[in-house]
Amino acid sequence: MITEERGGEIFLLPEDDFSAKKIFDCGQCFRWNAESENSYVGVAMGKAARVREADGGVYITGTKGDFESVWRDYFDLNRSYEKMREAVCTDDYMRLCSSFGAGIRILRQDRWEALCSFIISQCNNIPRIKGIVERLCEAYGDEIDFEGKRYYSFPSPERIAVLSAEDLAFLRSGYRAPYIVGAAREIAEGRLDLEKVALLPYAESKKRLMELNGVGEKVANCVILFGLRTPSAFPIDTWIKKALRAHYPEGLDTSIFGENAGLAQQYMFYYERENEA
DNA sequence: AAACAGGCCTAAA
DNA sequence: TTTAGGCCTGTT
Repeated sequence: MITEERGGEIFLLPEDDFSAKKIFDCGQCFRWNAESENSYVGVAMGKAARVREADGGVYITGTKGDFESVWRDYFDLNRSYEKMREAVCTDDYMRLCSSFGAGIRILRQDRWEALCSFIISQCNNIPRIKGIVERLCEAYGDEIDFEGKRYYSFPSPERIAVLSAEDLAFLRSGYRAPYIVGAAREIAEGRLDLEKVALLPYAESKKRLMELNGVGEKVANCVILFGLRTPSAFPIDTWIKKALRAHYPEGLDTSIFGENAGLAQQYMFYYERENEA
């Protein structure tokens, strides 16, 4: 992605896929909120930023230096999503999903935040997930001042590990609370190192994640895709399950997408969810 | 009002 | 190995 500095902001030229709305709305993250038609504010990796579509491109505004140290990697700007999008057009249905989802990018998120967020996501809807995550951050995250407003980072596992499930009752996260505390303790007390898990082969990292209480196949795959930044993971949830039944009754071998399977999944998920009957 | 939300766990065959 | 039922909470 070609970038230039414009008056202290970073401007992304319209050279590769980038739709803020689709990126933040396709269900991969929970901490970006629209402030107007084409401007979003969010927090990730302990930093706040504004992403604004204007002048035919995208402005990314954060604290000085954050673009190179955080946002370039977070938005995966060094890979061509246009090329990957073309690569997953393996049939008519995938062509439909890809063209509808053009602009989606897979965010390279914080490992622990992804684990915790997708534990919360189980059997839950997006507005409620966002509410729970926001309350968690306000209560235990660090304050971040940005554009004259106060935001909060995602709290570290160490911060959560000293709490009990009852302490988290105010989150209204229900039966997921002990899962959150349990996962935080595994990390904070040194039994689980997500950096190391990220280096394992896919099957082993999935197995390791699924040893956590409250982490099954689907959550593990989301963590691997979004948090461990393994682009070949293909999480199967109820939406994807329905789409697979409808369009691939004989089954779909997701390895045909190779490293782009995760992106193919996001296109499929976004298409199905946005075009709900 | 009953069913359902981007599941997971446990028990039981 | 697969299946049923229960689970917190909020919304439709």
